[in-house]
Amino acid sequence: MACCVSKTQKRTDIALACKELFVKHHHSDITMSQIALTAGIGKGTIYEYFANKEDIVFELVAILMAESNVRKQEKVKNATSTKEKIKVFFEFFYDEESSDLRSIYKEFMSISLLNPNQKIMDFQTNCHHNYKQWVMQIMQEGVDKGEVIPQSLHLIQGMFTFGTGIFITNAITTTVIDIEQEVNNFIDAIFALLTKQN
Amino acid sequence: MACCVSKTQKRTDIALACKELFVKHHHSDITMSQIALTAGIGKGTIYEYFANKEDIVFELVAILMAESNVRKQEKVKNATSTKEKIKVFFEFFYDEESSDLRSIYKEFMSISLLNPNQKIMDFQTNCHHNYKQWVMQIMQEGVDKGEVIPQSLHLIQGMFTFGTGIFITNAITTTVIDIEQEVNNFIDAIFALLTKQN
Amino acid sequence: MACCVSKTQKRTDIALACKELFVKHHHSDITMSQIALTAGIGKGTIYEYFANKEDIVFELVAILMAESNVRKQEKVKNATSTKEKIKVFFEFFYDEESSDLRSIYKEFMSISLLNPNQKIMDFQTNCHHNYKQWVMQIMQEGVDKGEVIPQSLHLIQGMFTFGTGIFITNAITTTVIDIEQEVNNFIDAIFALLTKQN
Amino acid sequence: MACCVSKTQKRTDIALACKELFVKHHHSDITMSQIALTAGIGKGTIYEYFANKEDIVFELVAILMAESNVRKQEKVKNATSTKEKIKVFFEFFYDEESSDLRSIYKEFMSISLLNPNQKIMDFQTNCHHNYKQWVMQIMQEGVDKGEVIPQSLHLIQGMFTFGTGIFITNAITTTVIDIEQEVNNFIDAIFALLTKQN
DNA sequence: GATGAATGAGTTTTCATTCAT
DNA sequence: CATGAATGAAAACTCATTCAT
Repeated sequence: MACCVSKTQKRTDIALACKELFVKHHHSDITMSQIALTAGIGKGTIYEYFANKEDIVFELVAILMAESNVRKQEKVKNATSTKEKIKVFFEFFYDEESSDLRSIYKEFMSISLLNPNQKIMDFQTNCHHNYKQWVMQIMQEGVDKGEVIPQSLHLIQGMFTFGTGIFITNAITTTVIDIEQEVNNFIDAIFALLTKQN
Repeated sequence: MACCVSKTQKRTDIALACKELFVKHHHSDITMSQIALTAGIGKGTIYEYFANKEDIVFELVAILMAESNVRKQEKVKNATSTKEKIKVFFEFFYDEESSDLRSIYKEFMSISLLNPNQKIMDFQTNCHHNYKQWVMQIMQEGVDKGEVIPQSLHLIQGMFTFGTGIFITNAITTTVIDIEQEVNNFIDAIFALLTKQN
Repeated sequence: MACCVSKTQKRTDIALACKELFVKHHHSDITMSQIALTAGIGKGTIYEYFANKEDIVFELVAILMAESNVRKQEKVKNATSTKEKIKVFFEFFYDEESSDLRSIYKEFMSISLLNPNQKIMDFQTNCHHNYKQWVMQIMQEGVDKGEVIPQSLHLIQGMFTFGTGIFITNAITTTVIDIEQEVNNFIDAIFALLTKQN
Repeated sequence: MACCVSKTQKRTDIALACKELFVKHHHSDITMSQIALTAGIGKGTIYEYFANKEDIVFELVAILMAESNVRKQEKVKNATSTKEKIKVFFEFFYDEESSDLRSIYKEFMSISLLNPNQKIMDFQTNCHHNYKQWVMQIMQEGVDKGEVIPQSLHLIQGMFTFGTGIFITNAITTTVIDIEQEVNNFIDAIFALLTKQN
């Protein structure tokens, strides 16, 4: 609140300034000089806000994910059925809006596999956990409303695992997958089982 | 020293000599010098058989996968029920025997994400395809024997996707997953649905 | 250490620091490490100012040639007759003062033949052109003063070609040539023809 | 005369087999492997006949020059006037027939400048000497026949120097020179002076 | 004599990171 | 706080040459 912007804000600003760069290129092909140039700051300044290059990708994923979550939250609120709500959730894997996030998350996955450190693994763990909680809550509401059967809750982990699988398969395979189709089929199939028949 | 072994054999020999190295360390932390030393050959010799470091990981994955497949084939043959056969298949994700392959496949995934080139993507695509065909055949036999319902065939892709997901999640997350448990639950659940009830 | 000197100045400084090195050794026998050591800078710093080793030779030739030209200009001004002026010009091929430039220009020739690129060829072309223009002007003044006949102007290209020839022949031949003698004879012979007889 | 071909013959064969290679590429861009492949022999065999890569260029120049000399000799014999004979001599610098030799001689010059060793310098010295002797003899005959004045003999060295100069200038400069024109003008000019006027 | 697999010294070059200003 | 010039560690990769067969 002093003269200008907070350290956190600047971190965000720098990261966002490089978004395009990381969307378009592999992080291993991007140099700190390019980043400095793109962000319009000195090379040394980057290190005031980030520990290293990977840290920028990290921040970028965090920012875009938070943004995405806000949008998701809104959509979930507007969705009527539990199935619709869940579907909103899996849109990440194919919708245009999440395209940048997907690209950068792919880089983040690469970094995570390449040199998994505590900070990164904790973040990933946390992410998974939060999303799971969120979907859990949605499901619980569905159960409460009698829309889906209670056993649904046990399937949530599996659904995420499935999502991760399809994401990776798509990234490293030439197989052309219509992810939207695939995901929707999957969810429809699941819900066919989860919905109380009477 | 050598005169009679084929180029292919030597490639295999070198790759296998470095297996431990790649199991224990990330490929980015391994230098060509280390590899040469470990394999007991000159640095230049490596380049007679491999295009680059990544190519060694590639070969290693191919070799270990082939070995693994031989074992799998045997086990599948000995398994009695279709479910047992399928389970053999998913043992990759947790059994001690596949531990090295898992480690190296993780490196391979990292390489695949980091710098996906045609050769790698084709290999991955091929792998997926072959395994799918294999499981498909097993399922078909189960269908023919009346053990499982015909719809089972549609679930195979999903099962692989699930496998990939659990593999990656385990790699980049601190969440302690009892993969064996998880996988078996999943398969049991699936087969509960797939088995003809009467 | 440095903050105020321009990029151009630093480039000059580094190049000059390595002058002795390039005078005494063939460029192919000089490593970037030696250069860094000699110039008292880090290996990486070299690449901030030069594209590669050849680029340093290039710069060195340019610097020494410019220096040499300044001296030439002075001498030409002080020379009385057109013949004297022209002789000043050809001193490059033998005088002690130009010894270093000759050595380095020899390296530059070697580089030019080894891997002729546009930048180098353009520089060489430019050099030739400028010197020609210069001598042309001197001759013109001689013509204007009635010292030499107008046809003299047509011989200039030939004189340069001759100079280049003698330079190279001397470089790659064991024949001991008294270049000073040879050049002076040549010029005397030429001027005997060019001078108006009456 | 034993089983097959002599060592000298094989040396010639290998060198000629690579002619195209050295005409089309700079010697620094050609590997011993390529040479072995092109010549259809083993890499080790090359070293039975040549000390190193440069030695092959050396041999090639020697062979092509000898071939060229045979053709020259014939042409000189058929030429009527001394001027015609001399011109035959300078055809090297521009005629299509000598194109390959020119390319390879350029490489040889590059090698000569890059790392002048005794063998190479001796060869160059010898070449120059022989050609000079040859032209000397032609001139002497012209003098004897009263075709040219005796002073002509003093100009021969200069003519060669001029030739070398034009060759190099053409190699390292972008200036488009019509060498044939240039050379013929030069010789015509010289002979205008050398021919007895009466 | 012919071979070509094996070699490893040696060099260029990159780029994340530091730190004096 | 910001900078960007300076750094130098580090690594990949090449290729002429050797030598056992």
